[in-house]
Amino acid sequence: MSAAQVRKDLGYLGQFGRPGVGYYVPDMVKRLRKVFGTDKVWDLAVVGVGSLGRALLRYKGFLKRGFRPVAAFDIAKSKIGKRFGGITVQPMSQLESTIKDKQIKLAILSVPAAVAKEVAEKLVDAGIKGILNFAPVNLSLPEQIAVVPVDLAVQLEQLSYMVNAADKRSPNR
Amino acid sequence: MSAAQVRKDLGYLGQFGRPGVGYYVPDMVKRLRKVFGTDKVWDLAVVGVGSLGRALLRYKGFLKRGFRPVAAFDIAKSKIGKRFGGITVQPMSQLESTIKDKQIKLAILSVPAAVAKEVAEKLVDAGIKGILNFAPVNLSLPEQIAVVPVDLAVQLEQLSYMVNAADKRSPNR
DNA sequence: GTGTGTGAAAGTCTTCACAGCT
DNA sequence: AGCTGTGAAGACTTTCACACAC
Repeated sequence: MSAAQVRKDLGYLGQFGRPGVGYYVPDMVKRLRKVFGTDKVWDLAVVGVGSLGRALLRYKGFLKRGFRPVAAFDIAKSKIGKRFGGITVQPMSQLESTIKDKQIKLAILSVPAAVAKEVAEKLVDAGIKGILNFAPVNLSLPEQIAVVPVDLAVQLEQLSYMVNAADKRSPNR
Repeated sequence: MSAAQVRKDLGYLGQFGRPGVGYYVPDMVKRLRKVFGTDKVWDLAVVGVGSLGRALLRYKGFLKRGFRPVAAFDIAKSKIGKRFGGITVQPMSQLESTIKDKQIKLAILSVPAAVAKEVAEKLVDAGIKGILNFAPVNLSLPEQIAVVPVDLAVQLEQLSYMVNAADKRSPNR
């Protein structure tokens, strides 16, 4: 990134520095946090406690960035009541009431693709505003619901394309 | 995406359809697979068998997209020899020989941030060409090594920004 | 001197519109 | 009629260059 690029981008969000002086970083971080919405901690619901869901529940890095899993749901009786990363897995029947009670706005959807759409709709009914979608399907929810898809196969494809292209430029193996 | 957009993008990669007729999909898929480098199956090494590494080893969706974990490495003695998703965890000391023997080109790096750089350098020495990096650090490797970073906190920030922005437009809770 | 904010220029990407093919 | 490939126009982004502040 060029310096000019950074200045321009910041310019879209407001004025963050003082000409001739520079940026007062602590203040700037605070203001940018507000823009990103991470000036407050966001509570997360994790739906689907397969190995990926468990990994996310255990991941300690979220809190540092302003995100905190506070509830987990799964359909499997064998998982209900178990704790992962300090969160007790609840049955799907409690999804709506828990999300409403705790006023959870963001959910991580880590269920099998076959049931992702149906579960996503339940989340919307429960009042969820944004979904981080790990299932390889298009959810097509109401427009005001934010959905960010995460497809690791796509990232791997990007990698394989890059390696392929590099190899074509200089095939030195 | 508009139809024009798709035509333009395809145009950069070659000619895929016949004017007046359309696209012959099976052929097109084959040719695009070749462009992406997914006409062959890519073997993957998973380095760091924490909960995320285990989730990736178990994930069945990769094979459908042309990726196959074939080796796993970890530093913890308690994990070495255990099997996850059909792959036996090997000690780090075998990393170089296994990668060379099996001619593995792509690696998934799911180790703690503190050791990510050091492990990444070992991977490069072993002959890895591309790294899918889950550690929240900049690896700064030789230019010809492809690195794709995956930072879930970034995706969550995107989500929180979108929810925040939607909320500002119409604060109907 | 150092450093930000910002118009203007350059560059890139997307959309439009249509020629040419079946 | 229906569809792709592609130059031209339009929209958007990045880079440049400099006024202005300390």
